[in-house]
Amino acid sequence: MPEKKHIANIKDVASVAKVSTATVSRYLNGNLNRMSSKTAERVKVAIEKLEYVPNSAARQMITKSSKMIALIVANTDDYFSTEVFKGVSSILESYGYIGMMLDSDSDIVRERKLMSVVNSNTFDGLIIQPFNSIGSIEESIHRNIPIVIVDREMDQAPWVQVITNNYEVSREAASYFMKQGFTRFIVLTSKLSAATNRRERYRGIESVAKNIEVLEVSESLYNHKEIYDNLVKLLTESKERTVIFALKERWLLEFVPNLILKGYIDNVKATATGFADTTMARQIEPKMKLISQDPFLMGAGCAEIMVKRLKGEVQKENVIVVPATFH
Amino acid sequence: MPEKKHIANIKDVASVAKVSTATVSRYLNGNLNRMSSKTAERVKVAIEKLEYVPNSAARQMITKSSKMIALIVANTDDYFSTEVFKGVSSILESYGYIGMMLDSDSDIVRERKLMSVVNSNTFDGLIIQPFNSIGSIEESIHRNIPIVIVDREMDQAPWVQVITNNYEVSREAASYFMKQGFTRFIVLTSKLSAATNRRERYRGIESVAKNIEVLEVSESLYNHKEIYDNLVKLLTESKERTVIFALKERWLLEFVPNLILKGYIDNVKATATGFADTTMARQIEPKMKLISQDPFLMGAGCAEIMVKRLKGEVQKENVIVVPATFH
DNA sequence: CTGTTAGCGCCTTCAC
DNA sequence: GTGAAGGCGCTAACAG
Repeated sequence: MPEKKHIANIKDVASVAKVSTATVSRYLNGNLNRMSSKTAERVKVAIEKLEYVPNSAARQMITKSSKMIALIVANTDDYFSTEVFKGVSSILESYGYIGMMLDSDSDIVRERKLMSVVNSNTFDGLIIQPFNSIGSIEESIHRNIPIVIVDREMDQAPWVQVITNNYEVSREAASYFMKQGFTRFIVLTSKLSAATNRRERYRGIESVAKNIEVLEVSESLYNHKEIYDNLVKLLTESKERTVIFALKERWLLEFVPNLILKGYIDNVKATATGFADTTMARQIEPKMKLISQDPFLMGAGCAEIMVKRLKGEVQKENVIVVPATFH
Repeated sequence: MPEKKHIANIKDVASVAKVSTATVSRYLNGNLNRMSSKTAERVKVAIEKLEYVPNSAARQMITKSSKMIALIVANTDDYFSTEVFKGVSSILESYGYIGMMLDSDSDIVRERKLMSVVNSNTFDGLIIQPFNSIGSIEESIHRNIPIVIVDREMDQAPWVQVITNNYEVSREAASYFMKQGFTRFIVLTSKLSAATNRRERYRGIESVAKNIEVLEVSESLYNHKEIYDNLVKLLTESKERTVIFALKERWLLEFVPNLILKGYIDNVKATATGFADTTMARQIEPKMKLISQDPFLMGAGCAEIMVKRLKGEVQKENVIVVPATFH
């Protein structure tokens, strides 16, 4: 019958080491210079003996800091999100902070709930790929903790934003194909109205191309065969040289391989491109030119800014662009 | 020049509402039945006016609970991990808990560090896909919080484990191909010795097949062309009907499409199968039979067990198997 | 129905 | 170089 393990606190350590709690506290916080090495040793031994671990909740109350940063993403399943997280974590780690990922699952209510948790003093900062509007964030977070926005451009937002050059790089890619003689574009995308990023990408294409067909695919419920057949129809109904331009890697991976296999995409009459963060897309056809963002770097950038803000430094620029490349 | 926002505390609310802090506390915790609706209303108004949010650190000190559960995964980039997280989150949410994902990045030191954070009283429970050994976990976590292991089988572990039937399903798949007349297997895998899961899968194949070639690929630094050429060589050097069996989806996605494209995999002389959690692999070739785990369900299972433990209920079984399917 | 009070575990002056 | 004591914000008895 295992006794409920008593969790040692600073008092226990003090009494075992025969010193005051103040001394233990000093030891814990590295103020060893103001302490004889003998007492330090005694404290050390006591801590080990009792398997003592400082209670971070109590600590937080005094220091007003937990060394934890929350990253709220729209969908953990996206490679983009997890890479951002890896970037965030790696930088934070080097500064003694720790990053944790929360998933809003593109759900407004859920995002609100998560933000209210972040708002209840457990986190020192928030990095967020927001789904809600600015107003909603301001409502939810009324402590003045540092906030960094990632992957979303918000015009009037009072926080630093780390984003990609969606418009420019899409434009660059579209121009390239125009020059190659591909003058017709089939844009394969999730609902355009739902996200500013997608619209930016579309605008980039639109800025150089005239002949554009848009094929919107519903993220959750879509009929693979129907979309595929539609693509085939679009590809075959015109004599114009055509590019399939996927605004999201997923659609590239789902439809393009088959189109290549069946000969509809031959790089002469038709070709394909799109946004592709993983290396997988480039395996489909090594010669295919694609757009790659750098989510890891974006995350790292967010974390750097966060740490600066935590130190009290003020960030001058309000928008940081981590360029995507077309290659 | 914005004043440093004063953060309201329970005292402020009490004084504005002209009640005691105890009453506010009762209101916060939903003990409304023992309170006149007038005072409740006054408290409500005061809270809104002051934009008051309870300090969770202070709360934790008393209640010894944060309602937060940590999920430590080996690699956030894996679809498997993020799906587990989604399963965990969705169940926890319905019980008023909140899940957060931490990434050990398959690094022993990092995992230790994360566990020590979890150990410092900020989390009510830990779900972990461990990279370290049992001993290491026991060393790091000496509070008696509930721990659930996911995706790793640990013989002597004192915690509940939620796993997949790696051995059985691999065996089932291998038998199927044997019956179809495919008697030679090329196992495409990351280093076998590094993970029990992979070894289990290999054992499953081995239990029915005799002619097995193993091709180990290094996760981080591998030469795509070299591996590919090697596969082609293996496929062509024997007259025996052969299955390429990928123990990890990534390898399936990286090499099989090209092999199909180039005609090496024709489903007559050679075919392919493997573990595939995402739907992407099934797009490569709809007729291909693959093994799918159910990470979402595994996560949900972990969370259910966690919640039960948190309520004080004891879990009878020590190992929960969420079967994968071959189809 | 409502208020008073004693801590939770820790850090931080202020003394000695 | 070390200790005593107050207080961070909240909850949970215990009174009334």
